[in-house]
Amino acid sequence: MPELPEVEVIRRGVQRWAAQQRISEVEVTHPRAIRRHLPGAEDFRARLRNAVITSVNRRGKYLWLALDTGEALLCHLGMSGQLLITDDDAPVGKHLRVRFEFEEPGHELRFVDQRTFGEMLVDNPANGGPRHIEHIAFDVYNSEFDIASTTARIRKSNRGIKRILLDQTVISGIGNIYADEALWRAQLHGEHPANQLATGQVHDLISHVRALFDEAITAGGTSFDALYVNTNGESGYFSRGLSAYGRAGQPCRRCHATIVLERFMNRSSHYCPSCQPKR
DNA sequence: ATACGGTCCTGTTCGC
DNA sequence: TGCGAACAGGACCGTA
Repeated sequence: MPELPEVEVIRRGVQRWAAQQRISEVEVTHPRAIRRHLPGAEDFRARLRNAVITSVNRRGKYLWLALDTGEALLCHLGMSGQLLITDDDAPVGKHLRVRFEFEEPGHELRFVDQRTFGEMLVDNPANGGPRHIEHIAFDVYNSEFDIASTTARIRKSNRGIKRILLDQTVISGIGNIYADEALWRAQLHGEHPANQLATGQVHDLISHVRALFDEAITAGGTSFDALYVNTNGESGYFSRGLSAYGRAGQPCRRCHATIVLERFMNRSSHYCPSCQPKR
């Protein structure tokens, strides 16, 4: 699933291949893909046709293509979304949701999404970001991100620390995979109440998040120059580097105890019961 | 205000 | 062999 590193790799790819392109045509092939663009598909198309993509930006897991019209095309990939740059005559797959043709012939941008949790909408960028994501917190790469205030906020809550890592209004970009990995590196159990963690422990945890992201972006970054910006996140640039996620039943790389899988928050949590004890 | 479980989706895997 | 159930989980929403 695309989390921050996968989205960042896609951002770089789209920036590389679509920036400065003028959109000549837009075709919405599945209405659910723009369900939160309330004025509908015709309005969506009208706002994008003839617009020039000026830059490609990201906060957390959200991408937006800034346009010379002053508006922005906001995109969230959900579980299975992909942004593809393809030859404009490449065969259309079953899960194509939106396609964007460019004035310059040769290539086009496609939004492909099997499970349709992803979505796009045209929004007005206010204060450097679309209004629809004003509630999304900064991620560790945003220049506005402040580790001290984020740590303080985290330590005010009595919720489990994993819940907070996944709360995009506290710190953005972290999904289930990197949450489990960061907790493993920090040797913390996901249900540990955040207000019972020391400042240093929360700092350490955020540092691990940042390091994980750095490593995953580096691993995925090798594909920037490929024509096809193709990532579903699941193929995992980083799957070889995982220490907890998906390793249930296998030995902990640190202490050799067996990694445990538990259902938590309606999803899977992987942890080492020996070096990430519940208490 | 915060907290949290339910809901949306469909291709793949699993179990009977 | 076939078919239904379970599973994957990010964001949002209603309720407490």
